[in-house]
Amino acid sequence: MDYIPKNDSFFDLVYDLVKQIPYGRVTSYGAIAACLGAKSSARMVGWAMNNSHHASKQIPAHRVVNRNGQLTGKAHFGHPDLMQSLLENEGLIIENDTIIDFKKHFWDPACLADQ
DNA sequence: TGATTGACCAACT
DNA sequence: CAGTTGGCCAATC
Repeated sequence: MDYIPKNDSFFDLVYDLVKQIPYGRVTSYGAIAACLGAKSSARMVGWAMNNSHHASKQIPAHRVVNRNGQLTGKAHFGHPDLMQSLLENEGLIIENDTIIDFKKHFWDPACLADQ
């Protein structure tokens, strides 16, 4: 059964925000959650990512990692190493499932979804 | 309908 | 300093 995200759904806000992550940049679940407001939570962002595969839209979920810059969600990609490969392809350095210089490549959401 | 889980985070012990 | 717990909200069982 295909999941069709509603416009009012919190998921769609997450998708819209994640899609705005620039090339070669990454952000964290908590940052997205904090950006969307108190209605959101980091777990919901994770759930949204989990459902992002069902979404008809293309979500660069590989650019979303946890607060430590660790690729916690890599197992949910087609291949466990796919997420790392995608990030390395964008110029990032991954070591031990963790993004090196995560802070440098960190992209602070502009909270465009709320505006 | 109640209980459990989930790609997290922060506080507490 | 490492392990546990609570919280957030939605989806699944």
